[in-house]
Amino acid sequence: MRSSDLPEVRDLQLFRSMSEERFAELMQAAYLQTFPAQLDLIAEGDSADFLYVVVEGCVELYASWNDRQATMGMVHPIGTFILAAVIKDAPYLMSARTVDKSKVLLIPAEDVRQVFEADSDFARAIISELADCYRGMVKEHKDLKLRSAVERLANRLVSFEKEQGGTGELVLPYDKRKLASMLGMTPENLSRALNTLRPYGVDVDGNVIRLTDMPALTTLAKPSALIDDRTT
Amino acid sequence: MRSSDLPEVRDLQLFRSMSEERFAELMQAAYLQTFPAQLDLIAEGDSADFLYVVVEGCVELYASWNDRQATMGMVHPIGTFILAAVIKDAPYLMSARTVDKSKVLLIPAEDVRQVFEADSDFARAIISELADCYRGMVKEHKDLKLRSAVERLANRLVSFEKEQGGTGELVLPYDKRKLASMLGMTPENLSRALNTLRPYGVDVDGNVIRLTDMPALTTLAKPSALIDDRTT
DNA sequence: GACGTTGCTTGATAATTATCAAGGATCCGA
DNA sequence: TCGGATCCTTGATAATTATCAAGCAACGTC
Repeated sequence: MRSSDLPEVRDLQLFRSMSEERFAELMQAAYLQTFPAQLDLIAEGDSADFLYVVVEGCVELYASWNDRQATMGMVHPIGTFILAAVIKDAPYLMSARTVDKSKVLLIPAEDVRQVFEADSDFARAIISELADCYRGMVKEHKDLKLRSAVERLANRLVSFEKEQGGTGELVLPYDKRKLASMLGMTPENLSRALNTLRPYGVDVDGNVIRLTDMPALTTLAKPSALIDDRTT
Repeated sequence: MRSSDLPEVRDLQLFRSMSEERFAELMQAAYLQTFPAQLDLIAEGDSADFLYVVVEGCVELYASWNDRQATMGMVHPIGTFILAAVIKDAPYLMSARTVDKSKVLLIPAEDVRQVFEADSDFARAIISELADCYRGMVKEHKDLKLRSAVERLANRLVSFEKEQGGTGELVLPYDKRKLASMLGMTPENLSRALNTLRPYGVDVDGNVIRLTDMPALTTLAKPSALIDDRTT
C-alpha cells in the first residue's frame, strides 16, 4: 500500500503525529482489503497478527461464551480495533465481523510494535487511543450495571439523536437485532422497550425514530456525561 | 517523599523501567498518606489531580447513577487506579473509597503527564498498563453480559481458589455485600446463589469457602481464559 | 405475481433477579 | 453482660428479562 492512498487514515489521531517516513514504513506492510458483509475477520482467542482500521463500512465486535453471543461494540470509519491485543501481543478478547461490505486496513502487529518502540510520538498517540478505549469500555460497563434495559435504550436514543445533528429524528445505524445485543437485551425485549417509550415521545418507523418529547425522554433517561458522552 | 521509601512502588511494572532520576522526580512531588477505612478518596466527575497507587490495604472503585451504585473493581497492593483519566486530563469516571485502612501514594497528575512526555520508557510502561486495564475491563464486561448471576459467582469462586493457591479453600477478600455488587447482583441474591451452588460442592462458612467438588463446579462454571484469567 | 427468506413484533409463559420485611448471628462498646 | 450496630440470610412477592411460538410485513428472486 502507498501511504498517499489513504489521507483519512493518515489523519487518524493515532497516526497524525508520526513522521511521514514512519507512517510510510507502517503502510508499506499493510493491506487494504474489501470484505463482503457478514464475514468473520477475527475470532477471540486468535493471536494478534494485525491491527485493524475500518476505512469504509461497519465492523461488529462481539464475544462468545457457552453458545451465547454478545455484541461488544461497533466500529465505524475511521476507527481501529483490538489495539490492546496487538500491543500486548496477547490473544484477542473479542471476535470481529463485517456488518456491511467494508474496506479494512490490516497493519501487521509486529510492525506496529516495532514502530511504537522507535517512535515516541506514536507511543504517545497509542497511549491516548488506549485511554479512550478504556474509558469507553468503562462507560459501557457502567451503562449495563447501573441501568435497566429501558433506561439503556432511552439513553442510546438520546445519544444517537444528538450525534446525528439534534434534529429530533434519528436513523438506527444498524439493525435492531444488533442494537438489542449491544444494549444487552433480546430483540423481543427491544421491541417491547420501544413500546414502553412511546408515551415519552418515541415514534418508531422502521429504523427511523422520531423523538417528539425530548423533555419527557431525558427526564426518564437522565443522560450523564460520565456514561453517555462518547467524546470525553 | 524519598524514592527509597517504597521499593515496592519502584518495582511496579509501571515504574520499573524508568531511570532512577525520573523516578525520584516523580516521587519528590508525591504524597504517601494513610487513610481510615470507608473514606472517600475521589468522586467521579472530579478532575484528575492525582494518580493513585495503593500501597497497603484495599480500595474500591465504584460508579453511581440515579441513586444506584455499582462496584467497578477492587484495587489491592500494589496497584494503581485512574491512570486513564490522568493521562487524558479528563474527569474521573469512577469514584474510589478505602475498604480497609489503607496507605496510598498520590502522584500529582501534572507530573505524571510531564514525565511521560519526556521519558519514552515510562510511556511504554503506561501503554502496557493501560492495555492491561482495558483488557481487564473487557473481561468484566463479557462476564456480565454473557453469564447469569450464578455463573458469574461460580467462576469468581474458581478464580479466587486458584489465586489463593489451589488448596480447595478460599477466603473472600472482602465482604459479601461488596462481592455481590462486584458481581452485579444484590446481597440477597448472592446468598441464594451460594445456596444454589451447594450441590456443586460449595461449602460456605462465613467468608471461608471450601470447594469440595471441583469437577462439578467447573463443569457448571466453564471458566475461560478469555474472561477469567486476570493475568493474560 | 407467487414464494421463500429475513427481520421484526406480539402474546403467553417461564426464568431470573430485585425488593421488602423480618429474623438471626456476630461483634463491639458502654 | 447488655444493648445496639452491622452483616448476612430467609421468605414472600414483585418486577424485569428471557424463551418459545406464531404471525406479519418487507424484500428480492424467480
